[in-house]
Amino acid sequence: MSGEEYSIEYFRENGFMRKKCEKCGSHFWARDRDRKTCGDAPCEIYSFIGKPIFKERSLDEIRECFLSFFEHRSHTRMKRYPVVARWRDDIYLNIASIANFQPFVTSGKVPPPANPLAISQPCIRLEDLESIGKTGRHLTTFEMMGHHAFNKRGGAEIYWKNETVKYCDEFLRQLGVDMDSVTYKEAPWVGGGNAGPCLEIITDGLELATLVFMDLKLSPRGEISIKGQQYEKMDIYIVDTGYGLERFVWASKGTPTVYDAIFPDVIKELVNAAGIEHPLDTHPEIITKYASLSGAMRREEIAMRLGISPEILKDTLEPIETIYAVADHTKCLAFMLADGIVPSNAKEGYLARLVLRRVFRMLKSLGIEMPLEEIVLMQIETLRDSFPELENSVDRIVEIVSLEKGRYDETLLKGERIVMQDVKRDTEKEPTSLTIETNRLIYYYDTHGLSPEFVEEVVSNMTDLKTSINVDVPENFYSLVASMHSSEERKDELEPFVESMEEKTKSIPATMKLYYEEPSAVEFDATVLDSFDDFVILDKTLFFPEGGGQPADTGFLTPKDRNRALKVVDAQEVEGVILHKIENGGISKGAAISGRIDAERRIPHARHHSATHVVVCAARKVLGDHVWQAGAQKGEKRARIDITHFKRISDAERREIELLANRMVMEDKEIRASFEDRNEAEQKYGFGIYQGGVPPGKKIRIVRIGADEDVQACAGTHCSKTGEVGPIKILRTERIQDGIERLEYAAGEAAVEEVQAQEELIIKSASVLKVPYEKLPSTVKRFFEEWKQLKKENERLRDEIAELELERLKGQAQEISGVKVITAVLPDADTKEMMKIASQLSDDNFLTILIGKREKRASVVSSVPAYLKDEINASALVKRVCEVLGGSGGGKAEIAQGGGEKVEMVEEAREEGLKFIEELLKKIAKKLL
RNA sequence: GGGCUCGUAGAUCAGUGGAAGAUCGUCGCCUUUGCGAGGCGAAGGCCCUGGGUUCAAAUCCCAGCGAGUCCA
Repeated sequence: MSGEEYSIEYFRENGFMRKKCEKCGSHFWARDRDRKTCGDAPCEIYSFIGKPIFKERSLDEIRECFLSFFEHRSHTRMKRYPVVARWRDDIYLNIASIANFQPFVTSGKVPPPANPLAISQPCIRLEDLESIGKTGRHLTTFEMMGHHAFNKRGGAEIYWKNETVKYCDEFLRQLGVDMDSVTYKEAPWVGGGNAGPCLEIITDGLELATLVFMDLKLSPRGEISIKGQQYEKMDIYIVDTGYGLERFVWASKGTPTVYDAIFPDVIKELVNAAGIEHPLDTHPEIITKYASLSGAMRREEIAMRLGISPEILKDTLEPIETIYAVADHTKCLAFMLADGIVPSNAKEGYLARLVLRRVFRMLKSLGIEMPLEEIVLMQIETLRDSFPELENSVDRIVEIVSLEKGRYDETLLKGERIVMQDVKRDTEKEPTSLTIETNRLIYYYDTHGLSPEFVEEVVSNMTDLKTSINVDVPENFYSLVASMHSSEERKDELEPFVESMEEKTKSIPATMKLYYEEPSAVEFDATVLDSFDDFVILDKTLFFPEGGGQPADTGFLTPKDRNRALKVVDAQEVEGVILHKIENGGISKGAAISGRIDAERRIPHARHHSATHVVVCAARKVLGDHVWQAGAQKGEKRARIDITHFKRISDAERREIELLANRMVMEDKEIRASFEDRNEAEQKYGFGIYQGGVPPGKKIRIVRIGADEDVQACAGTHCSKTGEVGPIKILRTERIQDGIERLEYAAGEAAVEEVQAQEELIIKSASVLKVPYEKLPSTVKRFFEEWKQLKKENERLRDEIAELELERLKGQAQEISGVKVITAVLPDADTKEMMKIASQLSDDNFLTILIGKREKRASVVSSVPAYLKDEINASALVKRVCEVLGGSGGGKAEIAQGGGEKVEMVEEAREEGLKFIEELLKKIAKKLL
């Protein structure tokens, strides 16, 4: 990117000079002609610490300052968006104010809600989790104040670089910043497939804002090369600015860290709870100096500069750094949980759990007993003026946090047992010294969630061991884990169908969707616009294309000049054009056709689709506002939705949801669908409308039930009143992930069928047991208990039989070469029984072969008295006998078992066994002689 | 969305193809004035469910259900 991009009128007119940083070599613009460096860390130290850049202001004051500044310059003030990026499928968390307008506004598909606009957007970034608290400037949660202008090439320009820089300069001046200390550093920006020139606004070592001029997009044929990738100019060019609210507050207070500036009260509470003193009170000069240098050099270097040992510096800083991190993370949790994230082992829920567990660990290391939920509530308390909505969620937040604490404790307890057990077992093998290898640590972490530090702690607590144990923790442990995971990642799969169809549908006008205009129509006339492969495109259609979990309609198309109907087996929408997949034959272009959809399918689809909205609405009423649809599928016979919830849905809750849903049906509420302006709909109904995903387009179809009890963006076909849905029967709940529950239900006739099927099960079961159905539970229980009793009784009887058989068999013994041998066929004996008999006989020094003969299978057991087991192998005996029976066997030398299917051969098998014994004994006798 | 673990007695877990085990807890008896503790003994298992492989499956394979954990 050339320097030309930064040759901005405002700079030239106001005496700015373009200079090159002596230290890092980057270019920057400044008023100060003598300036040698770009002003950014690490080229410069934080010179504002202890010397604020302008008059002290709070978060609320700066935010208001910013928003009203831009309001006065004809920007529209916007409300904040949620921190969970529900409208995006590429990111979980809102990472920047511009993220609110991606992808549809930035790509030009949807006009911006206002233009230009200003917003202060709470953002969450977890990339630098490790740095939080340590660097003094990193935050997981921060507000990005941004003013944005969306310009279209060829149209009237809202504004571009010149005004953006001018506004920035004026804003800083208004705050009272010394304008000679400000530098505008050139820093080309790249991110998320876009790029553009960018200026970083720096003063006193601190970057306060970033002005991005986004006008490039990734393109293989592009002519502009940045960092090895090709870009081209976009039709849309966007002013994307980010002013760090917290940084401004920090700069206005000059505290050692940004944390001290933005949540002093929470820090004070935590310092007290930990029973320590803030090092700022005990060692003010060290802390202040450390803070001003910390952006520019490493900790060891600073320790040298300050003339103290790195260890002492570390010991002084560590507790307060942990407290800073707790303060930061609890604010993060307040936003995450209030905006509806449910902790989970997957997706955005995992991020919440990650943060939760970090804080639990930190609180433990600080020895703070205060429950985490109290600290989160403290944060909400301090945020209430600017974000009153957080307070609506306190009950749920308290419940979630304490539930998570329980789960975490459980994991650690289990982990401790696993590690101790492994160590104990291994020390038995290696009594002198033991090393817990890196592989094992990775296993503990990956599979059981145990950090290496935790493993070390557990091991060091095992004081009763004589073995010295070494835990081999590599420096780069976490990156090792990360690299292990990245290697197994799969590549993104394309959507080949859409890809290949896009070319063909490009020149065809969008299909008129008759199913919206006439929801209950079954037949229609239309003209064929195109036909290729198995696909037919019409000017208008009643066929609903697959989408939003609703399957496509099927039916027939009949050309007017022919009688033969063509079967439609599928319908898909590509960029507004609906493709009908035909099974038998084709139609020529321009033909007039009449179409007919399969109403037997469509009606239950509509019922189940409307039922889905009703059930989600009922679930939200019963479980809470955090309930969010995480997927859905509708069918003819049943439908399912996945919803976020932090614990299992109880039977009582399931019944309650079912009842409320059916009440909504009985109240016969109206279901209205209409196309509304996207931005208006978002403002009017909130982001809850995106339960089922985010549709593209300027206008979106909004489906509302009753007095807006449920409002969703939805493209599906619906009933016109809830009464048409018919009965709703919830069939089951299933936990598909931690934090995500699946509800399966049937609606309309399908619900009646389900109820009847369940009834049938009960009736059949009751008639088998010959009891009235209300006695089923107690009767089944009784039968099960009796069955267990009988099984035990059976076992006892077998013992007795074995005892009786013992004496009888002893009588049949024959002596071969001085060894007492018993070979016998026992009718109806099973292996278990014979094992008992055989083992007792061999205890009494009998050599045995027992063959149990049953209807379809003969089983064989052989036992050898202990004194003979080195000479004769029971396993070999069994094998020989079983061969005759057409099977095989094996076991131990003293006792073995086997079997075969040739039941008629039992006598031959016994004789073969006897012969084998005789041979063996003869050999042994010879050997002994 | 993907990876890795785990489901056995009331609890915690061994057993990884050849007869279902240990520890704690429970119950009974003995010891003790009583409690605590100890000694002896006993009860307690659809080895998560359903298929498959095998002469033989708690064990191996497949599917399902339930749980844990890491990553995007």
